[in-house]
Amino acid sequence: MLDIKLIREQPEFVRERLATRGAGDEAKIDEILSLDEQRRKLLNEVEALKATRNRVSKEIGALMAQKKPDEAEARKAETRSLGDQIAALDKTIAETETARDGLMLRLPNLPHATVPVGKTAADNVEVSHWGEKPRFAFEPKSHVDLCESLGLVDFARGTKLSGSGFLLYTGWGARLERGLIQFLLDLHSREHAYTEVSPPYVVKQECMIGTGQFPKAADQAYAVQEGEDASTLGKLYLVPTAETPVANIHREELLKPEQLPIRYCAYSPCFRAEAGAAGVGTRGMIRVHQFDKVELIKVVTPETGYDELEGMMANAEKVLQLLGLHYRVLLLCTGDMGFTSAKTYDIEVWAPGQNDYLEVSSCSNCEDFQSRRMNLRCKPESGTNFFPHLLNGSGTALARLFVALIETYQQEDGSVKIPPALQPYVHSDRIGA
RNA sequence: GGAGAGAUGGCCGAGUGGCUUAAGGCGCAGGUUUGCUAAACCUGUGUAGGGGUAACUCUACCGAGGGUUCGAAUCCCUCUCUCUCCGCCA
Repeated sequence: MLDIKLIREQPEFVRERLATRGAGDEAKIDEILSLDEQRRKLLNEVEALKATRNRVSKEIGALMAQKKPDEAEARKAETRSLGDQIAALDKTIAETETARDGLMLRLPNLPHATVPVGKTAADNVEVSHWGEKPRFAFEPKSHVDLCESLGLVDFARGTKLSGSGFLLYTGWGARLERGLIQFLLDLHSREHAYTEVSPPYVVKQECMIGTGQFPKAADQAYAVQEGEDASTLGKLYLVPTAETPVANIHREELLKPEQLPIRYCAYSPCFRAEAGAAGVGTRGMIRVHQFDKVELIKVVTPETGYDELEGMMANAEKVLQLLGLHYRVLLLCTGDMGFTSAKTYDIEVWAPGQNDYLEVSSCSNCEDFQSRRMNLRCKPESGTNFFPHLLNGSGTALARLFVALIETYQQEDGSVKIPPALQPYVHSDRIGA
């Protein structure tokens, strides 16, 4: 959520920054300002009435203490109607505030000044790359064929169990998936100094609001219902990413500066309804309703936010370097960035069987956008409280990493080599043949 | 699921309708005293939102939401969460 004071004091700046996203959000600013002004006007009125009521009530108390009940009764009669006026105004103010905040919650974050202005993914800027596309003496197969021939994923039975977009990993495939999760958690917790946490996989609605999935993208979430009790629907949601539970860990807390920076890493499955994406590249493992991911989260001071983002990128890139996978790094343009982010880098890994790059990581600084939504604050040694910066990054998403890995390391005989860094986790240097 | 006890500032903790402008303590900041440290003493110290160039001032907040009242931390109703015990359960 943006700071209402910023919108109030620099509406032109906010409009200009929102416009760079190309989604038309800047059109809502006038309505927000109008509601905000109305709210403040009413607030002035009701507070004056309340001040009067407080003063008179105190006088009545004094009269009672002086044993002057007649005078007290007279004052009571005078102020009897005040309560109704106050109640009516309070109600209008609450409605105005709800309307204002409803609009505010749907406004995306302002892009950082260093983010390139653009409309689509085509306008993203490649800032670096690592390694090279592997060369094959044969025609590389798709991961779908490799999974079937090696028995790594049973696509048909996954669909039988849960519908399309759900995967049943089997045999070496299941072991490889588990090994990758453990490899990633070990790397980030032991080498990169993130505190490992294991969060719940369902969260309350307010957590979804806190990290920005709700209210705007509510149709992308899976809602949970307890048994047949429909009244429980809408309270808990399957996590779309570990970012949601982990970034909310300190929601509504007042942190001490010496607690920062906080760095967490966490594994979770990620559940995404992918509404509106049916039939788009759904074959195989590239776009599914449930996938595994190891997520990185940081809570830091605003001064260090962007240095921490670069550090997080280095941590995520290290994954692909250790696995020997070619990748490129993109700085997302204003039009392609997520709702909550002020600046985002994507890491795309090369998948030879797809002849394309696949997004396996997205690292963002959301600045104070999320901490405002969850009322996460920090109390400095002196001065007023501030909202810390919240960063999140995939370290990394698994299904696509799995794809890139087996497509990159496939051999002519149909087997798949396991890179050395992963061998202790898979307990083998090769799958198949 | 059943029974009982609770929820008060950064923390602990008093407070059963109006001298509460939330006592007192801890912590924190400044000051006095002092060879240094410590201690003692004094002063200050919540959050959010309005108004004001400013000093300052007003309003709200005692788990959440309603209600009674001129006035609610305090009385009434509903809900949430925590703790203890019992039952069920991986």
